[in-house]
Amino acid sequence: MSMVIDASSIEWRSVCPIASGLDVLGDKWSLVIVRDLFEHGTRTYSEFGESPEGISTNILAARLKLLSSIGIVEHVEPDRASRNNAYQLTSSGLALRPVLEELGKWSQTYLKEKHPEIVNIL
Amino acid sequence: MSMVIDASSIEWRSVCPIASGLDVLGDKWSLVIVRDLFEHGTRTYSEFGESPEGISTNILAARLKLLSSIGIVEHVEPDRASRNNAYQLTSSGLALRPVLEELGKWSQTYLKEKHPEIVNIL
DNA sequence: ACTTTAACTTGCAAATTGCAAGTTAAAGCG
DNA sequence: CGCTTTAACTTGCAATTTGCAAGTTAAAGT
Repeated sequence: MSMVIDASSIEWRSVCPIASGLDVLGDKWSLVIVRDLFEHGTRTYSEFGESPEGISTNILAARLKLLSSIGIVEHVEPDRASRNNAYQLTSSGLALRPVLEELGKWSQTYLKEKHPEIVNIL
Repeated sequence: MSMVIDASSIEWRSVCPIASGLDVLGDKWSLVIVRDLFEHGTRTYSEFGESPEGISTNILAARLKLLSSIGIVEHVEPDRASRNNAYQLTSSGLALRPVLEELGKWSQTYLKEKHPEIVNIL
């Protein structure tokens, strides 16, 4: 029933920065959302659903709330007309680029054997 | 009942290296285990429980099986005497260092406000 | 032989995930 | 203006996964 949807409900497991990063981003979807925003700049709610991983809408809503509350993404006002209220990365979110790059590089090198279809990007 | 404990049961969500990395490591515990191995070199099963995050033994066993099956950690034989059969990182696990470093740096910079007790390491 | 203990396993309640379907309000259209 | 469409969420609920606590097993110590 309860679910972590904002910064104040995060239970920090320790003072370790790695564990703390995982307290926020340690799940299968948060960094996929961040990746989509790196790839497209901005994305509306329903555009996130177009990515091949197929995030479900309830998970998407919950993650966007958490990521917003932490200050990794922000909701940009539809600059008049169109209800397409998009999301984009904040400076904090943009600073995750090296994390994604290193994770991507590692996967390309060490996961190719288990998952040959994996492609190279970024 | 079923749980992902080996490489063959991973469902790869896409061909994206970031999503694929998260298919393996996208949870709150796997990289904490990897961090412990970076910090200590080798670790026995029960030593993992000494870390401040307090992983429970069933999760630890499941993650060690998955990480072993993917080839990120390996079980080192107790070199005669003592049942202390330790775990250590393989070359694939050692290659995760940049990922941990970048995640740690990001957390130290961008999480300190939400979680002031966070410390600097590595 | 008896006790200790590291390394797991098992049971089960609680929390999270994943579909599918429902709701709401603004935008487009005749 | 009234009707239809649709983006953005929310809700319900079954299926998994997580998190304690306790139990098991076999080798090491005494």
